[in-house]
Amino acid sequence: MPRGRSQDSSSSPTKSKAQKLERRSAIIEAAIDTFAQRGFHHARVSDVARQAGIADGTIYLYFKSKDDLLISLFEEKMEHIVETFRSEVSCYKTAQERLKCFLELHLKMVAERPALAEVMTVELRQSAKFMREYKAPQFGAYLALLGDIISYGQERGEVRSGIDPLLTRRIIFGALDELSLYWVSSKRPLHSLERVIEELWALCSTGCFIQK
Amino acid sequence: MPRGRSQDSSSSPTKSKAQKLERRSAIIEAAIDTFAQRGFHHARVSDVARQAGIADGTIYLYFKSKDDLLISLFEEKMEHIVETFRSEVSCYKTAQERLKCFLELHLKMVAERPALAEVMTVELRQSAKFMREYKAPQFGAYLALLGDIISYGQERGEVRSGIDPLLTRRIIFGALDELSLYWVSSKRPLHSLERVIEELWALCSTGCFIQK
DNA sequence: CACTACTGAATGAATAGTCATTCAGTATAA
DNA sequence: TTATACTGAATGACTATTCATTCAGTAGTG
Repeated sequence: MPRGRSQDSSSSPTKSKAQKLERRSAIIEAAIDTFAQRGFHHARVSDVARQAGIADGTIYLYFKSKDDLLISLFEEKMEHIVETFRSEVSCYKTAQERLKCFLELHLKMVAERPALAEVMTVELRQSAKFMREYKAPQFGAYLALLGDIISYGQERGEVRSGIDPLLTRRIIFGALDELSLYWVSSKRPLHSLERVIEELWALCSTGCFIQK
Repeated sequence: MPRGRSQDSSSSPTKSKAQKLERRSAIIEAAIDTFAQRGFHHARVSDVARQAGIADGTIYLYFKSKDDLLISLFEEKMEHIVETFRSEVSCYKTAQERLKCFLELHLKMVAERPALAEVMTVELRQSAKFMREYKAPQFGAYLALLGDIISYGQERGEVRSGIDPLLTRRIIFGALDELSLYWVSSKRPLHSLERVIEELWALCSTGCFIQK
């Protein structure tokens, strides 16, 4: 009969669940850096392993394949992003504030975690076919969140009723995504983050053209 | 000293320049279909060859490498697109008409040549790092054309002067690109092409929100 | 405590499969 | 016959994945 185990709730004798999760995370973080630097296809599994400070084979104890690593990375990070954004956005009352909040969160995340942004925008977009097969439920949730803001605005009478939330959420996402790519790609951005947000916000709220 | 050659300005005795260009084109068209279907990385050179009805090695008589084929494909198609768009757009006087024309041309091209659109949006975006090294001058020309429409609108007093053409061209391109991806990806699109154009045009001209 | 048996996480050399690319040979035209 | 275009089997480089082995740490025993 085993004595009381230190502070570990699992029955695993050698490695706690927390330690395992930590290592799993370490691999994901290493993958983000490596994929961002060399691109998914050019990055070797052994590069990720070296970056994580572990052996090649160890990655396969945590992920089924290199593809599975990419997908897990995307889904898990995206899930976290969706949760955060949803709760932040809901602090505001008006749809205008909510949309502005969303744009800011997206672009600030890009500025703060450029490697993650690079993987999520470039490397994954690249594999759109690949993602299509795996459905990318969290990407769907992200789009849905954006669409909900628009529908909410329509309910409140803030947003023109003629607008189709399904199309408009794509338009806004596309704009955000391209701005992110632009921001991440340029070594020394010509525009401040605030300026970028301002510009996109201006387009969303009033369009380009001077009203007659 | 060669006898008077039929209609061929080159000195090639066996194959006319026109025939060579035709075969080169055939390879590019085959590559578009193949890359669109399987994705650039998963497409084998031998797939492209089979699709073109030629032997694997023949491709290397026309292109340095598989990468070179992708880049040539992109640059040549894009060059043609830029020329066409530039001349079409310049038929209109106002910036509003010009912008609307541009949006229509882009989305109609996507609808007419989905495989080409797929390769240009998905497969190339994927290789953003790859393209960054190769500069993609024709992509720059495409963006410039869009930016020129905006600047032109500012000169004419149609477009708000506070707008930055460099940012706004990215925003609009991102929206177009995402809508293209959406259109190309959905087997049976929920929205008509006209509806998509209408929606993007509405956002560009007046934004989402009801003016107070 | 001291000893043995056991566990399973981690390793990394070896395997296995995939393709881009080459090139020796064939066909064709002049 | 010579130059050119083409062919497609063979090559060779690359790398994801596997798996026999190691070993640090835990449990059981007296």
